[in-house]
Amino acid sequence: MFQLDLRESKPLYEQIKEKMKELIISAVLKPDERIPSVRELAQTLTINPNTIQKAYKELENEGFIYSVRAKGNFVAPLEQKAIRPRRDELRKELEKIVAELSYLHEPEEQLISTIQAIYQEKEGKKDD
Amino acid sequence: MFQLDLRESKPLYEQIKEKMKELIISAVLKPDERIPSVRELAQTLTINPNTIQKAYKELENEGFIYSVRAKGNFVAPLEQKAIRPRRDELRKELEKIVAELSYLHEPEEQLISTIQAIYQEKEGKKDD
DNA sequence: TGTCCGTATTATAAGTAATAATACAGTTGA
DNA sequence: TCAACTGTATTATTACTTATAATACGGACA
Repeated sequence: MFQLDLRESKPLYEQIKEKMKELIISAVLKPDERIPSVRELAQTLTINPNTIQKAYKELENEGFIYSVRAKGNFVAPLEQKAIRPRRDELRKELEKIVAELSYLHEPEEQLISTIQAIYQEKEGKKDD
Repeated sequence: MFQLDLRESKPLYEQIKEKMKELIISAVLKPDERIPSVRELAQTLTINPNTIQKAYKELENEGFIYSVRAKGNFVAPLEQKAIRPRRDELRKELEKIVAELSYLHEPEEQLISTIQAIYQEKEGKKDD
């Protein structure tokens, strides 16, 4: 499914969260699709189950997955997410990054075409 | 100069780094301008000098400031910065954020006009 | 020469991250 | 029915990070 970087300074559970988010956002994992169980993923990545549990719990709090007792964890459909606050958060982050990029003389056109490319790719995978 | 949020989970030295970066990026602090000394800022913010020192040291490593023994810390001119790797880093972050925003159905036009606004504001303060 | 600067070191306390070992309860299929 | 799988919870331990504290050294400069 993905690999972790043990040399990375970022906590393992954060890395797991990130990778899982990427798979959900990029629609590799579809809504209501089952993701690996806590124990299963722990074994695959050869890390402790509690670390997976922590990552999954936070992903659930953030609305990316939901868990069903004795069945597993599943990708949350978009409607279930608390979209508003997360979007506000992301906009702020975006503004910071763009401010720094402009400070570093990154051309404005470059950023715009990056955005257009990402949105265009999205067009190809409309299943949500 | 700025204030810290002690309730915030983010480490104090990270908060200091962020705020200082913002001031540099927004050109409130100009190249070669002196910033508060380690002890002075520590007193202002009523935190430990070592915490400021850590923040300043990292800012120096990232090329935002330079320090001169017995004189103080100063805003680094852009030329001194290792621009390339930092820009690559920022582009990657930007892509992640835009991907998530598009997943959350943020309109593409919204993002583009945000970028345009930031670059336009930059035009007003051309002193670098 | 006293005062302010950056820098360095060592110690301590509190919080976080990761592992480990268990335990409980619900689901499911053989 | 029950074994095997799920999520969930708890407690303990270790290592690392964060923040504070108390000093100390050496350069700059009025």
